Amino acid sequence: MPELPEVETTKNELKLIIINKYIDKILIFTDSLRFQLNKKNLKKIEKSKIIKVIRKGKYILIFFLNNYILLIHLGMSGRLIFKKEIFNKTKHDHIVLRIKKNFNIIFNDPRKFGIVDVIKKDLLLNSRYLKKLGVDALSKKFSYKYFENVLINRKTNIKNILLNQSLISGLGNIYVCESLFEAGISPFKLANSLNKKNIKILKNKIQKVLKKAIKLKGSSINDYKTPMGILGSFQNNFKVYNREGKSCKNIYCGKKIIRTIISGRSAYFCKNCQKN
DNA sequence: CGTACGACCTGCCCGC
DNA sequence: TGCGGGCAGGTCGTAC
Repeated sequence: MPELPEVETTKNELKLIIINKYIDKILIFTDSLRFQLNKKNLKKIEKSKIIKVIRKGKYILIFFLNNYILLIHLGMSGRLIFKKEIFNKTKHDHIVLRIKKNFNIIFNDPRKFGIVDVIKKDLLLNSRYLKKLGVDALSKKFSYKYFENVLINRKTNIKNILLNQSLISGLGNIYVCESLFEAGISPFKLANSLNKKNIKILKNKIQKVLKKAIKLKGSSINDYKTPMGILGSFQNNFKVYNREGKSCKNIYCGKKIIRTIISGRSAYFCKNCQKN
């Protein structure tokens, strides 16, 4: 599920529920996610007050009063789920954050590509996770100038650049495809060949697509739901993603959407509308 | 340093 | 009904 809009939605619901509360206990059912869980570290946040919840790229950061931070990445299939009882544990529930007896936050992740870790506040920006993370796609720091500097001198295709979290963080395959379509730019176009106008349009479209997706609580594919159990609906607005062989939604076009592979991942686009 | 690619893991869908 | 192959919203480690 989780690109910037889904992570933002998850973070927002989380914030609503847990700010100023305490995690009474952490229960671990699986300790090998993307990285081996550090149980000793995780224990450090038990019984400390939660004072802040933010998102950086695709990471959720939960700040505690004792200067530790719980960092969560949802990987490819991770979700947070609010649950009253945990005796009805379902498959792939790996970690339980117990707030109260009748209120738990579950980290569920079938593919186990997610990350859950606790980091000391002073070490956060230097951690393996955030050290090389690029500017967030919705932050003010993602300026025209910054974008131009990222693109200049790079001869890889623009799709790979946008997927590279160490340059700009938050975008994934869905929103890259959708943004490139909105901007009329081919996913194959080389980064250093975008002109000023291309760069401006692409930056605007990226942010516009992300904001609209957040408004709709993300995209629900394969049953993805927010922690409160709500379905996102941006998938109803897909213009290219997952639409291979269907006709382009631009009026007066109607050509078929193409799916091809770029660096091992699907790229969906309209040959007619993405000529730039 | 930048880039390319296999690896990690589970589930689902399709064709035979 | 069963099995093999390909695919999936991500990113890391290794090799060049």
